[in-house]
Amino acid sequence: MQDCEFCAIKSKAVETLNPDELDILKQNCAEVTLQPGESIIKEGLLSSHIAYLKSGLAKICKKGVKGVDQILKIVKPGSYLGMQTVLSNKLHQYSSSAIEESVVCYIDIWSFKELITRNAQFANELILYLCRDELGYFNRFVNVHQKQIDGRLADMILFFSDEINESEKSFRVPLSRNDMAALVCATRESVTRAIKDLSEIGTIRVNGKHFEIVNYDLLKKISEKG
Amino acid sequence: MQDCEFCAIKSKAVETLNPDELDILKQNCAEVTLQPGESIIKEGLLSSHIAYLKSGLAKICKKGVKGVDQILKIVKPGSYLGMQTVLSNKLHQYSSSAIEESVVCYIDIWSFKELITRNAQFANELILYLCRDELGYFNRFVNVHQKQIDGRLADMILFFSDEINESEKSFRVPLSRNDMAALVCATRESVTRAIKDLSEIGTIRVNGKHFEIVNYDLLKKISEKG
DNA sequence: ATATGAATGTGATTAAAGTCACAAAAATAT
DNA sequence: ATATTTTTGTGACTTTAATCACATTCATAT
Repeated sequence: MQDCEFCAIKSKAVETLNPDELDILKQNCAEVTLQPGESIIKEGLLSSHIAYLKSGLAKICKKGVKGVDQILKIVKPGSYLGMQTVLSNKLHQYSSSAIEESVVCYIDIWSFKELITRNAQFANELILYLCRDELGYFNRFVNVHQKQIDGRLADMILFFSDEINESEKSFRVPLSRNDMAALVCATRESVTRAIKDLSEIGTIRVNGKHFEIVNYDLLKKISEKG
Repeated sequence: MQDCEFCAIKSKAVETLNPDELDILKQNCAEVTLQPGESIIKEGLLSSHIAYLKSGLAKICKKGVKGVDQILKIVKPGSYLGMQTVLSNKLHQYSSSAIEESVVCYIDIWSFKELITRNAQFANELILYLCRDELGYFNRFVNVHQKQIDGRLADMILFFSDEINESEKSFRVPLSRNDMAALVCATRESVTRAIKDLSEIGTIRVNGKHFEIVNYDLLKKISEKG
């Protein structure tokens, strides 16, 4: 059992809870530590819990018609996993798994629903969360379609630098080339070639999973013009 | 001023409102009739209202890097427009316009927020709405990337038949070829050719904007296998 | 250290869809 | 009814990225 009141990365929603409500959360919340590759939620299975990523990094995947998994998003601490599914659907509509050692809190779906109906501020924060999340997907949707591979890969690299590594210019991308491909909607081979492209024109330096941004402005330009 | 209490297509959220709350809604809600092509909300402008589509049909568009508009979704009556933006962002992140004569209710954003914080059931229904909406985009996201044009066009045709025209086999798609292209993420020319393909193998019969599904099963198969 | 299997890089080839240019048809205005 | 503009269809060609086949590197287990 967790002490959600003093959670290091309390969500805005949880901050609205009063002591009684916090108690409901505490009683129905289980913290788990996951290794890279371990599954958080599984597409197609009955959903019973919402997951909250406390630390680490995870991916959200969805099966496509060809059976190939597509990565919808890389999620960082402070994100809810399985919320959309649990609340409006019986079965998980996407999978999620850790891509780095992660700590996840599983919250019982009924307790979660209880908190929503009890506390309008809590609900309100979830609404804001969902809205922002959806707008993010809108952006991703148009970007992925209008940019070609180099631009999409530039996006990925900028994302890992700006969003995941506090704008560090040198960082590790904890994804295989296959996963990178699933993330930028391409094939493994195309990703390899795009990495080579970006390296050759001097925007990045790459060694395995280790990326270094050499020319940020150029990378940004490639990302923007597609 | 509208009588939202007796709205012909009251949303589930509005159904949770008590008389006082309904009154807030009534007082802050304006009904407008729009002609095809008329704008409902505009990307980049300050958002002050949420729109609720009471009748007709609208499209949701978003500008991409190439300046080309992409159609995120075709929305039918009972949908909220601009909700994600208004609640979490100052500026509209997407545009919406009528593609058929439509009736839209504009609800003042502050009244809307007031209802959310007053009535947890109202908030709860909005959460469910947002979740379903987002899951729809997840589907769209993977489909659009894994299917090729014929499959995506089949999807579009099935959508207009099943979702918009109560499974009628013969119907009008109120979109130009250009809009169809923006919807299925392709070019006008490719759409023309895909329509020709599907016609030649006998799945559909097309005359201008008028579509007829001749072989539903085959069309479904093309949609499924991509 | 060696063997095994997975992940990655690379070149050749193919396929899908975009681009361009123009003709035909349809819609709209005069 | 005619002119003008917009939309749509079509063929030739190009571009992008996928596919395939294989080599290489890397990680892990024995």
